[in-house]
Amino acid sequence: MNAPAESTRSTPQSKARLRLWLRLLGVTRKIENELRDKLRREHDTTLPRFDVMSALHRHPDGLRMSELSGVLKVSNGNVTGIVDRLTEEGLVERVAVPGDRRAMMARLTERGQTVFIGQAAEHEAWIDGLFAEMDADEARIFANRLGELAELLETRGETQ
Amino acid sequence: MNAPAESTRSTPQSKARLRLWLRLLGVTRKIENELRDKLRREHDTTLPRFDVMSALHRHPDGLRMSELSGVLKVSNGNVTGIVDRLTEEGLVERVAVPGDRRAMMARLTERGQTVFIGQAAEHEAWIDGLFAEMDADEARIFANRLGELAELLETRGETQ
DNA sequence: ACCGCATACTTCAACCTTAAAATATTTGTC
DNA sequence: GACAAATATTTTAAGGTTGAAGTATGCGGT
Repeated sequence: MNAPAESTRSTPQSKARLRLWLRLLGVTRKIENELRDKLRREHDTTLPRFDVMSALHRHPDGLRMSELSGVLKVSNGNVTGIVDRLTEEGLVERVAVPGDRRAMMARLTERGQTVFIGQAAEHEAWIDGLFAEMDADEARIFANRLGELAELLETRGETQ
Repeated sequence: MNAPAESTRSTPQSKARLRLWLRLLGVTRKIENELRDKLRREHDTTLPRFDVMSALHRHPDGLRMSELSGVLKVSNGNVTGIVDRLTEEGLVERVAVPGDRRAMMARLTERGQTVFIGQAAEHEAWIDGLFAEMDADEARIFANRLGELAELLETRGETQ
């Protein structure tokens, strides 16, 4: 508790970390932009729609709306809108949760599954291409290190 | 040219790279959310506003609107709106570019600089805290590797 | 059974974001 | 110099995103 005046002074260390953060952000945006572009042009869909369908595909029994927003790290109100649109298009359906009339499960329709599988295969190939310069071992090391970081951010977030 | 049927098959390699991408995305979102929250609560501003001011601070003579959107990796129309609002608040000003009446430079006002400096010091300290688990050397290695990746994505993007 | 608080979701206003169309200006070509 | 193509920016329509307010339901204590 009560951090000792958590210095706001700039040090070589904090500069190095800031630089890392800016790189992380830059690379992520660049890749997101490429994926967005490809999804729009080749599958007439958007990144948020794809993200929702992807999360639902990993959970065939469906996810509660709040679980969905938790997984995607976006707000509750946000997923409401995206699921609305996907529902209109017949790709996703809302299912009542027995025993809790407040809750709703979102899950892929049969058509949603078919559509998603087509998108997902290409998506994976695009990523594979974008990271081609990095061999699988290095990718694994990177991913593991980021995983540790993510876990730390997660637990720290809860405490705060 | 003409990649040999650029396979859409899923391999252990592509899985590893996909996993890396998802981690990258997850960590970036998590950090963005924390920063957004802190900027809102402690400086009554938003991440996009901060990003624009940050870019302008790194270029004291100002940036053309198109350079600004290029640096931030967002669309032209996007920065128009953000600069509009920052201008209304007296933090940024548009300056005509001598010799090209189509172009506009955006730059921080004196007040914008003062305000930004206050935000930036804390921002750097927040990042420092979020990446505390990672020592400076590791941060440098990570940043360099991401830099190589970014460069590759950049050059590849142009060709495509 | 009632009450108060918590939970799950939706709605809302404001802002962010994109892609495409529109506007204004420059540049190259004849 | 006129004109077509290119460039820099803004505008527009549609969708995405947030935080806060609103609605409905659940839950625990009395």
